[in-house]
Amino acid sequence: MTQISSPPKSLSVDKVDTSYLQTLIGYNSRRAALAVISVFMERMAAFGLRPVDFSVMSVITHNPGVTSRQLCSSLNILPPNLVGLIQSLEAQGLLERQAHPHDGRAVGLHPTSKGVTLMKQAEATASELEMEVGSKLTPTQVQTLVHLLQKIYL
Amino acid sequence: MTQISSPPKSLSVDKVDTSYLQTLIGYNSRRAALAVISVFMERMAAFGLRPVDFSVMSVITHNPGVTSRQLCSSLNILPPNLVGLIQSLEAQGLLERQAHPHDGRAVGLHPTSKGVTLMKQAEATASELEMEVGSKLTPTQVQTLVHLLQKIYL
DNA sequence: TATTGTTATACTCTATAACTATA
DNA sequence: TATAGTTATAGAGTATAACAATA
Repeated sequence: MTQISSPPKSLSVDKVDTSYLQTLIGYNSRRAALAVISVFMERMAAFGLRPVDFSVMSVITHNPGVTSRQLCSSLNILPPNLVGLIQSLEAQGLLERQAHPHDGRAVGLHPTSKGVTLMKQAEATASELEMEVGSKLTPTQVQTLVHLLQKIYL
Repeated sequence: MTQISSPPKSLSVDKVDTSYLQTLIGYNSRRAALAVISVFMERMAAFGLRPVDFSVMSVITHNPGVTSRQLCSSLNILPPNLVGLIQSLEAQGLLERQAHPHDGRAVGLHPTSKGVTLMKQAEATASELEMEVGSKLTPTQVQTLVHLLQKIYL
């Protein structure tokens, strides 16, 4: 370990100033995402779902027959990282893989009735959390926030 | 591998609908953060800084004498994960560790002149990027977005 | 030749337990 | 007893290269 120089040539910091970082959209959106998602994780643990599991199952439920490649594109997941995830959800009986109607390479992903039931509850829970988070804001502000965020990444 | 059932009982999906996920603040803020930060990473690579290095050096530069513990609290980093980071920045000659004026356990972190110079350029680059990202929004919208995000996580 | 799904693997990030030196 | 800094390590997340089957 490097030796600490001495004597001290400055005073201590009482309150840390992060005002510069707080001007950055990337910093603020990351901090907000982490704050919301940490609570989201706690709630979804009751369903055995991580955030990425929730996203994948949500897209499959709303888009029966969607392919792995389409999931990767829409959720920004790399194909190799989706494989184990799909296998796990299939093993849990939440989705089924079916032959794609007109592409022998692809596989259509379909929610099972168990998956549909679970996601109905999970999405209801997510929407509840959304209202809690949104309670820090007015309904209009929530709408504005979502709209502005989408202008950034879409 | 599980056998794929047949025959297919559904059509293929042409356009993936992610409208439900897009109602969630957590989902949108995460996607926005990833989009902005990926560009941020490219720009900061020129300075040899990852996002977390930038954040740490920025706080140290604006708060000379700040302790590791204070850094951890303000940036939501776990102490064990900060150790190697600080050592690396010190090895690069960007910061110095000095005895804390009135706490023998703590160490004050100070930017070197090299660190100050680097951060001046890095923050200028970050602010340039901020304007580019912000060009998708009006200046008022950027201000609104930042304000709303802070209401979520602060 | 290009694309889908897959395997193997490496790398980074994040988290937990436990230790020391000092308050 | 509590806190700052540290060590070791485990786990999760993310990334690239390469392959077989199909378009």
